[in-house]
Amino acid sequence: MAREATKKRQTTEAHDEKRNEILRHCATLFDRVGYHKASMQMLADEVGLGKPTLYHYFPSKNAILFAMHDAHMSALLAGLDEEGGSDDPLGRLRAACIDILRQIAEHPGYVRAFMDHYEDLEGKMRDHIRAQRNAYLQRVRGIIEQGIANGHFRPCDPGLTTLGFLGMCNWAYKWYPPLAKRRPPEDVADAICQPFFEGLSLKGR
Amino acid sequence: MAREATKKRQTTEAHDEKRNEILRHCATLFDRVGYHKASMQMLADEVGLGKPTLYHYFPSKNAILFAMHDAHMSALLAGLDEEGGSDDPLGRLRAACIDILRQIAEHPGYVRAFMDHYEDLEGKMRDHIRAQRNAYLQRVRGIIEQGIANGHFRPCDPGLTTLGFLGMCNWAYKWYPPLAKRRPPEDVADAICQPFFEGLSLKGR
DNA sequence: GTAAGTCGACCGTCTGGTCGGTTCCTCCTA
DNA sequence: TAGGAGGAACCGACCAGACGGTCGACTTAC
Repeated sequence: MAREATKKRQTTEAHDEKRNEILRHCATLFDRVGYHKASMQMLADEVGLGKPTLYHYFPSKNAILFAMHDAHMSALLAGLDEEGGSDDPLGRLRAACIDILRQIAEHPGYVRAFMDHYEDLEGKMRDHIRAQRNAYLQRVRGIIEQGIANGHFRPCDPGLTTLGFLGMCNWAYKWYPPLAKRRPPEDVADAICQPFFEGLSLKGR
Repeated sequence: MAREATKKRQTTEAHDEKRNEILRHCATLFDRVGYHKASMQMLADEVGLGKPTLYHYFPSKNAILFAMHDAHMSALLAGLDEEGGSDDPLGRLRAACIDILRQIAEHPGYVRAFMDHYEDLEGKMRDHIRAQRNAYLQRVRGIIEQGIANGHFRPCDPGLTTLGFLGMCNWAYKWYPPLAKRRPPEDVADAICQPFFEGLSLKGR
């Protein structure tokens, strides 16, 4: 019984690992030619599998897209958790920005799919991602609200400020990848956020 | 001879006007269902024309996409020209942000096509837009550099700061359209840029 | 033995784009 | 001013090709 469960889990794990490997390959192709121009045949060739085998791991092209969205959002949400306890809102914002930048540097394909093809997600997959997106947005907004309440931040419209901040970070997917070898996420995060943080902060004034 | 030229121009103008009208319709469809999911037949139906007639005005689907890109970039570049003489860099940045936001409010379809489908542009069209993009980027960067040189702005990395600023503004295409009826561009621009400008500025410290 | 992994060949659909032809408008000429 | 030349606007019907996805069968590996 126990052995059976173990074995079952092992095979499932192997399966999941293979799925991730496939995902990585697909991401590079998406990144190279774009989601819509990448056909299932091209994807299969890229991974080194037959097309039906690819369908054995993912039920549809859209499911591949979804898996990338999910991986990206889960990583960001997990990053937020790590500093959950801190009461330094500026530090948490900085950490969030670094997380996004690192995600862009390490998985440019996932991120590009995430940014440009959310609308291509179908049905429940889209609902699921929307929920994650909203949760993320609300948590970042919470950090800013907390900062204002704390007296760390100057009063401002928390909703729009959140959107502005995330725009600044997310937009980096358009220009950061070719730079990523030379400049680490921390470095870039500090540079692009400097004026923003400076203006947001009430300390040292 | 003169009459001929006039007439020629008139028909060409009518032609251009029709093209713009078509573009507007296409933009609403792109905005509703996305560029790739909008077929030429759907586009033609939306405009109220037969498919071959649509091809009479635009040689390809890609050319429609290009026309939108071009319209958007030309509008932004023209906006930059308007305040070209000013030596108030903060005001010019604010104006640029307002321009972007207004463009999003008035032509959400163009902007979405521009943001998400630059990579779908083919050959020379892409080259043309890339050149416009770069010109725009350099000019915004120029404003920031001027501000630093002037002593209006605190020293910072002008390249990355430009990217951060434009990210903040451009990202608004993802959230601003449904808000645009309630909140005018000026209003929103001030709200999202407030911390950034505050931190960038050296005055009043 | 059986279940996961693998795939060559196949299919229905849909899409961008074309063809051949008609209608309509404008201007030129007699 | 009648008539006609010519080009712009317009479209129903069509096509070649590509694409997402499926079928049925073979091969491992436990």
